[in-house]
Amino acid sequence: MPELPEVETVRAHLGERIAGARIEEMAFRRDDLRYPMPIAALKDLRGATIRSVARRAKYLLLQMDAEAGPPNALIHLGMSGRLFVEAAEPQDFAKHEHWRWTLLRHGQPLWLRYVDPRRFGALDVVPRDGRHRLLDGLGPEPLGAHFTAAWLEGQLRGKRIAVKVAIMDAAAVVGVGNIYASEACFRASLHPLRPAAGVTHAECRMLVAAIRSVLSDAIAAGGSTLKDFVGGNGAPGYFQQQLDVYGRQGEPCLRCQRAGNVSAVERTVAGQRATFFCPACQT
DNA sequence: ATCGGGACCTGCTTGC
DNA sequence: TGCAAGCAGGTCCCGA
Repeated sequence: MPELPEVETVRAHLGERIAGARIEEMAFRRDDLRYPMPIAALKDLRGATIRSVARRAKYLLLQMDAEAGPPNALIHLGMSGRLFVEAAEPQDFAKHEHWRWTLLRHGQPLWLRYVDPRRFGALDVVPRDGRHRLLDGLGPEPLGAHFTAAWLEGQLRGKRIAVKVAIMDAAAVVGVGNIYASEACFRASLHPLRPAAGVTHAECRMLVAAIRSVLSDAIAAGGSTLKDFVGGNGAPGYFQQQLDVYGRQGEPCLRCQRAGNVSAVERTVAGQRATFFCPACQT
């Protein structure tokens, strides 16, 4: 479900709703998601105040504010995770609701609920120094200043894998998921199956610009909907109708159409993932 | 070092 | 209508 624009949308909504809230209580329905959850360490966060909600790659970081310097909390939504903030006390646990926190903000109680059918998500604590095995080794943020054509070129060098697979490697750049990898290749007019090492510097410039634009457009639109995605405030996103190639196999290529040509989007597989492209204008 | 594949898990859609 | 197969937005880990 969530690609980086969705996670960023959740981060923003979550920040508005829970920044400044104190963690009062935590309830867990199980002790693991993708990884074991450190229940005792998490429960030690009770009494801490959530200063802000940050994001690194697709990890949400709940940054705590307390004199004792408690660890921060790390949340990953995996493929199907959703967070809900509610001002009315929820009753029964929903299906696949794995944990629930009770917060207190401005004297008002709030409930933060995590629902994740596939349980590919995560909840963990991160020490104050920020060191965490899931965060170490991550490449630059796609919208940050360190993600440049020169950097990307260095990352692609010597690699025989498809360029679309290469830009999904978090060591090269974080946050480019399966949907936006296809979309970025389309915007850069780059065939997704091109060997990474053969991508020129000029093409790297195009690709960096394409990754930045496709992600920032999606964030501006509030994140893709794709079936059941719901942002942190419960409002659906609506970027899905802006996808140029993802899920559009057999349909006209919009760029070729604008140029007065006729070509249909094709579907293939790269790195075991569905991949969409126009065979006419992506080379 | 790089790679391809398998793994984790449930739900929905598709096809027989 | 029922059932099995196939597919899904992520990412870690293994063996070659």
